[in-house]
Amino acid sequence: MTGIRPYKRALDRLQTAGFRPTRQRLGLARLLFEGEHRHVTAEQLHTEAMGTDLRVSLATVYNTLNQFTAAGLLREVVVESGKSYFDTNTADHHHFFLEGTGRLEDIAADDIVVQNLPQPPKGTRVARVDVIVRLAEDDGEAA
Amino acid sequence: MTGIRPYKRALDRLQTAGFRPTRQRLGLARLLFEGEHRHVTAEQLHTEAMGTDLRVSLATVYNTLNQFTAAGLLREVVVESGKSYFDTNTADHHHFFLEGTGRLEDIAADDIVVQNLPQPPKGTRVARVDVIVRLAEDDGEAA
DNA sequence: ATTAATGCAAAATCTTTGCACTTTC
DNA sequence: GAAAGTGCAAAGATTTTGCATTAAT
Repeated sequence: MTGIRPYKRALDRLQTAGFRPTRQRLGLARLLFEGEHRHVTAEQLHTEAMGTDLRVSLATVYNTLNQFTAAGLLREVVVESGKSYFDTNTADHHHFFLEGTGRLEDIAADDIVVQNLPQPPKGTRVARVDVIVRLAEDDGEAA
Repeated sequence: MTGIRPYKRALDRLQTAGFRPTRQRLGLARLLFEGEHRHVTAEQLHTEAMGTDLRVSLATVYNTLNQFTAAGLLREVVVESGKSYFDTNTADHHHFFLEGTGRLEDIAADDIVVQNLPQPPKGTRVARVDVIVRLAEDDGEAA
């Protein structure tokens, strides 16, 4: 037995972060946090919400994603110029990005070794290191 | 003596890539390729062009940057969701990104060691590995 | 002359914002 | 019933596109 139901988990997260657990926020939090880690765009999450009982506007989805990100519940991943992806995995890790499909996949931090990072310019400190392994469809290279 | 004037260099680049050396393209190519390597947005380059004798529309700047990128003369660097940066350095290398100012700085490929890259998912191949070292203003940590 | 490139303005995307209405505490 | 949150539509920001005009071969 887990002892904590998913619903309770999502609720806790919201309250710990100091958010009022409104219907919309709770619904989005459940979609985001109840299953495996995931990468979503606002549009995707909105569509998904519409598919369930949850009625929420796209603007609220954007606002909520931004609030969650600011609160450290989500992390934004920038891989395409015109699009924002939000990652439910806020631990230190990296990404595969499949160009074309726009699919993102996690790479655990220990799976990549980044060494010899040069000193950051004076007056700055390293906030984060993002490694993006861009993938292409591997169609036909066998002779 | 260099033997090749900057103008000629930009012209050669265009022609080698199969572009008609129009006034606009040549002007933009000179702004991009005559000095040191640089990182520009379309907006920046357009503003800069206006500052010189070169009259060119923003749409043409976008088109030109995209054409140059497709031809391998430029490389797009994605670091902020809503903005496209173009890098005149097409060699394998990485970036410092100073959040806040939006400033990009190159890190030579040999200056970072990326090891243990996991196998890419079946049916894909690694097109490129981007390392982005995100920097923050280091205001006051000394006691 | 033919063909490609440019400029403009309009459209397309993605995201944020203002404000009246609704919900939570 | 205060204060915060939501929805909608409008506004912003960035980038692309359609089409008549202009320039390059």
